[in-house]
Amino acid sequence: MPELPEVEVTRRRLERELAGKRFTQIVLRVAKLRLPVPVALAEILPGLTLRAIIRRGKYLLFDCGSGWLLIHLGMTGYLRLFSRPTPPEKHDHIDFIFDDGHLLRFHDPRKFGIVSWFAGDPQQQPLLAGIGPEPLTEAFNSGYLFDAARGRKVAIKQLIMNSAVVAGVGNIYANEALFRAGIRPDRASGTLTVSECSVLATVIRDVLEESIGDGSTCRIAEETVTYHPLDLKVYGRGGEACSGCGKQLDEIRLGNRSTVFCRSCQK
DNA sequence: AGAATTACCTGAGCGC
DNA sequence: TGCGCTCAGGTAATTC
Repeated sequence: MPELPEVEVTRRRLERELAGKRFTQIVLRVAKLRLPVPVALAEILPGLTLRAIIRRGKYLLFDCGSGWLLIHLGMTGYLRLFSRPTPPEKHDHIDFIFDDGHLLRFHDPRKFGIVSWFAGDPQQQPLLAGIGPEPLTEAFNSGYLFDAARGRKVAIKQLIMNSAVVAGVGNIYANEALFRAGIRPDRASGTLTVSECSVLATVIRDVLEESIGDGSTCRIAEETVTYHPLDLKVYGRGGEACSGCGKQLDEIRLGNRSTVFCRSCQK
């Protein structure tokens, strides 16, 4: 599943390959995603030049000058880039074709993704307006996290997965960050000390940055394959031995999400 | 307001 | 072999 690091790697790669190129044709095979894909895309985009791509949480925003192409990969979505026409396969829902022949293809078996269009200020968009600070910026720091947690009874893992609190922290990285911080995921947010919030804000940034890395690959170009650059210590390892103390890792459900932690190492 | 729950969707894995 | 079941989970919408 694409988490923030994969979305960021995708953004960098696509911007490097496609910035300055002009859309020539849109092929919309399946428009029924989590939100309906605007059919008008096929008339709006051709002729427009892609200026840049920015990321907000896990949303990709393609700056097309007169408006923005918004893409979210959901659970199972990915973008692939081809240098020449390539026959579509199952779940290849949308093609964006550029003036140099490049083909950007949106693929999403589970259809949890979003492909949309809007004009105007991204901050005013309903999907984006309520998103909290970016975890890789200074705005997300110990003081901010402590204030957001103060008085809240919700589990700290659910708090950091709340996009209104901090953008783009998904289940995998929430599990990993809490393990690294030594904090139990089911702790009531309001019980965290300033010092714990400081550690947590730092390790959230660390796990995301490590995963973005230098050479992380992603499923974008024809020959590359998705993988998870971060060495996961707890996610998907319920019942296995803790890498820190050797005791068995616990697995619980928190907000209907798989949650793995070490009772001994996390307090 | 905050917290909890539901909906969206398909492939993988499993028991029988 | 294949049927039916459960699970995976980001996020918006809905309910409590």
